[in-house]
Order: sequence, then structure tokens, then C-alpha cells
Amino acid sequence: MVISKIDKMHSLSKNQQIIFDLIDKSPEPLKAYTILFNVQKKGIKAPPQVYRALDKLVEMGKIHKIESRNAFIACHNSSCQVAKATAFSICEICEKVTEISSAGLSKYLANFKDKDGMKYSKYNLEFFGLCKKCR
Amino acid sequence: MVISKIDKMHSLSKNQQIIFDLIDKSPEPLKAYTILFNVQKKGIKAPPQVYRALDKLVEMGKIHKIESRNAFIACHNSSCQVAKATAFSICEICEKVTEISSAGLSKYLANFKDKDGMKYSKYNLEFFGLCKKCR
DNA sequence: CTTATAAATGTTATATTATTACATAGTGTT
DNA sequence: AACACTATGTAATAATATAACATTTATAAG
Ligand SMILES: [Zn+2]
Ligand SMILES: [Zn+2]
Ligand SMILES: [Zn+2]
Ligand SMILES: [Zn+2]
Repeated sequence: MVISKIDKMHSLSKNQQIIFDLIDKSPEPLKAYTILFNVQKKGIKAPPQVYRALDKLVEMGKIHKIESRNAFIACHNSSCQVAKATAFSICEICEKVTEISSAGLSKYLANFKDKDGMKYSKYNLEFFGLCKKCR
Repeated sequence: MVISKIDKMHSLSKNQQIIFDLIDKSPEPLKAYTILFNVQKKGIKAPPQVYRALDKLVEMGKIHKIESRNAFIACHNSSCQVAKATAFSICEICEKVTEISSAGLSKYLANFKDKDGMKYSKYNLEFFGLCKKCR
């Protein structure tokens, strides 16, 4: 047995790997149909194949969806344990997106309780502004 | 002149008013095509009419878009000056959405700076969890 | 190895969300 | 009236996402 149980559990299926590789190499967030177009040469021909892989990759925390852009980026927080606690900065000019990893911020938000004392299991935060280059 | 300049500047056009009223009365976020369906009897017949009104209302801070749901809710923070600083709690069971208004939270986020010292002009935060009723 | 089960894939069609483009009408200003 | 600006009406289409169902592949158990 070349691949251990643990490794296998964390490994990606064929389509997942193809799509993750594409997103991971991309300097910018990719949209589902951009992905579809770019993997058709690898045999992935239809939207459901792309969306299914994206769903799984998001679940695993390997990628994140930028909700305001309907686009996906790879997680670079060492394969994010925090698919449930995401924060991004988005440049409104060049559309550059960066995942924010701030211990202070995540601690603050993880502990945030609203007026009803409701505590949350998950959050997504998107900051907008101008990046260094565009300022 | 019955309507002053200032009043006029802040007043809504016919379609904007119709669509705002519908959203404002709704206990839950409304999607664009749900809105379209509900205002057809008032003469708004096509998607662009709805999307244009929604865009303006969002700009004005009269409504907010819940990005993770592609849906819109009325602002209840006294016609939100803070269209640029929004936070919501979303129940993952019943889909109830509440706008969070916490001085502490908004202060924390408004002052948040990332590692590059980038300061942001806008943010949107969505918390997910279970509401009182669903817990 | 066989069987059972779950996960992933392939495929067609369709649903949902959003925009482009262009023509027309109203509003406020000079 | 002439102009600029905002809003509206309308048709067509683009972009994003899911439903449904058949098939295959991977994993685990007996
Ligand atoms: Zn991450
Ligand atoms: Zn930029
Ligand atoms: Zn508000
Ligand atoms: Zn609930």
C-alpha cells in the first residue's frame, strides 16, 4: 500500500486535483466558467463537474469562494483549517484579492456575540479598498 | 415648490419606491426575480428595471445585498449611513437574516489595518449560525 | 474475491441571476 | 427652447448554478 489511509483521506479526486491545481496556480480569483473553459482539454466538459469539485474543495478548506465576486481562490493559510472563518481584502480597481490572516481579527470575530448572545459557527468578511499598486 | 431640493435629492423614483416598499415590508431577504414577480402588477415588467432600482437603493444605503444569498434586505439602521460597513447574522436553518449594529464591531473593523497597512473604505461581514428559534 | 456502500464522474437539460444595448420619457437648469 | 442628466421601457442575451439520472470508481466488510 503506497498511499496511507490518512493520506488518502486528504487526497483529492482526479477532477478535484485538476481544478485545485488551476486555481492554485492562478494569481487571481477564478470564476466557475473560466475554470470550465480551462479544463475542457483535460476532459472536464460540463458545469456540474466543475461545481461539484468546487463544492468539495470549499468544504475541505482548500479554496474559498469570494462571495462578492462569484470567484474562487486557493487558501494559502497552510490548507486552511478555517474554511469557517475567512477574511479577504479586495482591490476595487485591479480586483486583486488577498486572504487576510490576522490572529487579532480572527480572535475578535470568533468571540463576537450579538445582542441576543448568539454565537456564530462561521463567518466571511470582505474588505474593499485600493491596493498598494492602485493607490 | 412643495418638495425642497434636499428632499428631492433624497427621494426615491417611482420604481425605486415600489421596490423599496416591497423589500421593506418583507420579513426576509428578497431575491431579484421574486421582486420582479411581485411588482409586475405595478408595471415593472423586466429584469433591468428591478436591477437598476436595486443598484440605486444599495448605493443610497436604503437596502443591502446579502452576498452569500443573492438577496436584499432593507436597512433598519435609520437609513444606514453605513452602506459601506455592513454586518449580518444569517441562520443556516431558517435563513433568517438580521443586520448587526454593534458600535464595538464597527469600530474594530473600521480601524482594522492589514499587514501592509492597507486601510479599507468598505467592508461586508456575514456571520452564520443558528438563530434562537432554530437552536 | 465478492458484495455492499459510498463517493465521484459523465451527460443532458434547465433554472436562476444579471447585463447589454438601444429607444423613449421625464426632470432640472440656463 | 436647448441642454444635460436621470430614470424608464423593452428585447435579447450573458453569466452563474442546479436538477436529474445513468454509470463508474473507490473503500470497507465479510
Ligand atoms: Zn484560507
Ligand atoms: Zn489594485
Ligand atoms: Zn444598514
Ligand atoms: Zn433559524
